[in-house]
Amino acid sequence: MNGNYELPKTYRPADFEDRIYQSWCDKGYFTPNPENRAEHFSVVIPPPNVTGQLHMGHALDETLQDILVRYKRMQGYDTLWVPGTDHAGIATQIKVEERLREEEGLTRYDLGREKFLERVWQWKDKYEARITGQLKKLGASCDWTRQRFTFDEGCSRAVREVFVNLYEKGLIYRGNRIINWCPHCLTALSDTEVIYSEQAGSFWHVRYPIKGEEGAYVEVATTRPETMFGDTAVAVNPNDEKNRHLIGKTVILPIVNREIPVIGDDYVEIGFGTGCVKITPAHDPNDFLVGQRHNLPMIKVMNDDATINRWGGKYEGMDRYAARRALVADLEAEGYLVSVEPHSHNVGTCYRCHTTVEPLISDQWFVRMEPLAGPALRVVREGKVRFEPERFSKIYINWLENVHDWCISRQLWWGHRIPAFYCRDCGEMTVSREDVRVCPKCGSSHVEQDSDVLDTWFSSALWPFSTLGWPEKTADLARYYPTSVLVTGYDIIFFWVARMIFSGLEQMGEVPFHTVFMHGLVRDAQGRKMSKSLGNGIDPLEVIEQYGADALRFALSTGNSPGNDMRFSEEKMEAARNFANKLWNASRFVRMNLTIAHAELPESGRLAAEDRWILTEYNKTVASVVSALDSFEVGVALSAIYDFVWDVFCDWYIELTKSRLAEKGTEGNLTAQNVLCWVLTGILRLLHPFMPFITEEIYQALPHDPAVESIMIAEYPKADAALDFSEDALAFSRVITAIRAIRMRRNEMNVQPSRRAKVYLETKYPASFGPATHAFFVRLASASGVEVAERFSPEVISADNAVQIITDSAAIYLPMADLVDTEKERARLLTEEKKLSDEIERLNKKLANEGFVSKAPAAIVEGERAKLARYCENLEGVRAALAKLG
RNA sequence: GGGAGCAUAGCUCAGCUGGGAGAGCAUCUGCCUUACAAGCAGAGGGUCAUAGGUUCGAGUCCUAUUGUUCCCACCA
Repeated sequence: MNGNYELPKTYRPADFEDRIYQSWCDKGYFTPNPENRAEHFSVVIPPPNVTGQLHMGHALDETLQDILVRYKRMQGYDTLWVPGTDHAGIATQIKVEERLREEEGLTRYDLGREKFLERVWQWKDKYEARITGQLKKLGASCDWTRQRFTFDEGCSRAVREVFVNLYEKGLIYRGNRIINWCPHCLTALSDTEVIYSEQAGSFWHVRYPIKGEEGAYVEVATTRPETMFGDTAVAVNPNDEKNRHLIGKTVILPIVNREIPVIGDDYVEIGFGTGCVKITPAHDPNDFLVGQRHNLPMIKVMNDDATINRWGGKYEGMDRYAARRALVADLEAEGYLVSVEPHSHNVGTCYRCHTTVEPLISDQWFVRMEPLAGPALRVVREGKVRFEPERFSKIYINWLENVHDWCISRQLWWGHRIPAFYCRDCGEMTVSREDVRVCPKCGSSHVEQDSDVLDTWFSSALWPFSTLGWPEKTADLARYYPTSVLVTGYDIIFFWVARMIFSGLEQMGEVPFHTVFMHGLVRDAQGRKMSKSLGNGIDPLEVIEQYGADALRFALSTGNSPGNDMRFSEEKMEAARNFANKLWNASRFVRMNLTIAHAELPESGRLAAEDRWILTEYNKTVASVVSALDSFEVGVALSAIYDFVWDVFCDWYIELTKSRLAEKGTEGNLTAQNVLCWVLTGILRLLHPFMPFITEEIYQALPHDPAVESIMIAEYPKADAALDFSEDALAFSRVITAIRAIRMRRNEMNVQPSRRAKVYLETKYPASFGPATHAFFVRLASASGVEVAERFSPEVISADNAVQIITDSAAIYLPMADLVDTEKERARLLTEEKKLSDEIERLNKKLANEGFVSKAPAAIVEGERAKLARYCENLEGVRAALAKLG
């Protein structure tokens, strides 16, 4: 099928999108050709979580990637886009547990680790397939032969290798530290996994009696009274005049009646509150540090589910909040409570279940960040990794400069098991690339693997090289690493981008990508974040069904600039679909007028003025699209194409070709066919990365080189000096201007299109208005005929030809005296005169300004001079017209 | 407490390295002109948040202010 079929009358994307995607797959276009020796362009997909299906944010992310990938592929780069999904440890486990509870009333413990994991794998298979299907619907040109999963065998090997590497270098350690504990998910969380939200709370002021001093006490304040059970000191600043006498004394914890010392530590801010701070080393990161400095006991007062343990005495077994209420009531009853102030403060919550996290001391695995952060900062500062837009590098730098060690162990089942093995007999711990069955120290076979798994982001951090086969030295790795661009949302700079950068540097010795192209969030029409709880999420699949994947891609990539959030609305979809429809119909028109078997650009001597004009405009568009895409200005590139297609090609050029197309069998007809088809094919190539389906479908219906059987493998247009006929284009633009001016005047005067009128065109550029252009006035400006002269005699421009139009290059007269309202006309001309003389005055002043003439670039000054000359001529014309009115 | 973004036509937003403001939608007028009414031809509408500054020239660069959104942060 080489351009042999007519396009259906209506644009129905559902009729061809799936078929086209399948044909691309069948041809293997997504898999790079091993023979390609060109420079590589590689991208790894930010792997969607297998927790569910794709949302609009994914659709945006993948659309942007596909645009870049298709663009580079068409430019001949050795292009690879690696697809895959993320096992999303905690998120997926929660989903499966919920499902288990709802459908079978079971918990994961009922099933046991092994059986439970089987269920999760089933879930993963199902959702991975669903996500893959969605990516295909969207048109994503991923190489499916290289599809990966963060928990597949290869990625797991990479994870293990990295863990052991880091451990051996001392960059991973195990320790008792304050971590964020989610009492619902029953696991530790990293700092990035805690979301802080402003919540109304209270500030409780409590008296701790001083031992041996009847009636004396210190007053402390807290937002979490129940942590009092774990207080092991009260601290004051040793430089605090008011309080330092307390240091060394002993106070008694009310209710629990435990004695604790008053210590001096400059962590306490002088003048804030009472200057006395209760220290709970096991439940607060700051207190933990104070505790370490002073060797205080660390008393953990809660169980994993946030109920109070035996340290809470009579409150043991109560939930943390119940215990809080009970304790406060008791403190009040016994006179220890001084006051309660309302206090709004930031409360950390679990990013998956939104339960308030509890900072507490726990035995966990950590990555030592300081040695890793240095190089990761350097590559960004030195521009080896560039953020687009640049401002995100500041956010990145700021985070890495203040980063804490990364807690990587999770008390979950779904994830990579930590490769540490413990001997039950001698207690030896072995961290190993291979499973350990026998204790290397004592030879015992009573060896158990650490039951924890790794933070899911530990494996995503390795994605750019684990997907290419690392730790094996694969050909892909040599060919495609470092990758070219990472496309992702600004919301995962810390979670993911930063961790990929330091991991890539540490393991590969090279950055994982050169550019990070950031986009914003997709919001709903009111600007709210799309979310399940609000129910305002829009399913990309539904949108595709209704409007087509091309329209969705268009809506997501137009009018949106890098790094900025965007709103998604029905109106945008309609506008996008309308554009696709426009292109469809224009193509249909071109197609039905073609008799030629293949389109070739005629030699320039055969081209008509309007052909030279459209080629010049096309060439300008190509240049700006390419330059915009090269700087990641996807929206700018697309709007340049949009304008060219709709305003220039459809509204003008197609209309201009109609007279030649009507003259079958003439040379002009053939030229018009060739130029139309050639430019349209150029448009399709330009547009293909953005709207792959419709461009392919139309391409197939048009004559094309059989060797280039798909537009996917066509060459992306390049700006070409041979297409630049600027002089001719300028000349032709005078015709357009004249037609526009006539239409405007006729519209203003409410003249029916059916009333035709002769056009008298007085111009300094008669060559621009040659006989070939007269048909355009007839067809597009309701002219009955055209006469052109440098100067008409007063008889011609008599009272009959009373309607006057002044343009930059011509004075136009229309014989419609009966329609002229002299008073209105005079008013109009006077307004025009005023406008022009104001403009002229402005320009005169500007050009008289020595500073401007000497300092502004010559081209600008020249432009202003030309403008002035034009305005002066126009003013003359307007005055002449006024004079004629009498 | 630090940091960043945004503030341009009624609405949603473009406007890259400074040379006198654009689009889509909406509104108004006239058109079924044989590709497209998901369309065609026109029109109206903006002291580009405010105040200074740099410059021959400022939505565009600098400073401050106001409003707004977001990110980070251990003030009990």
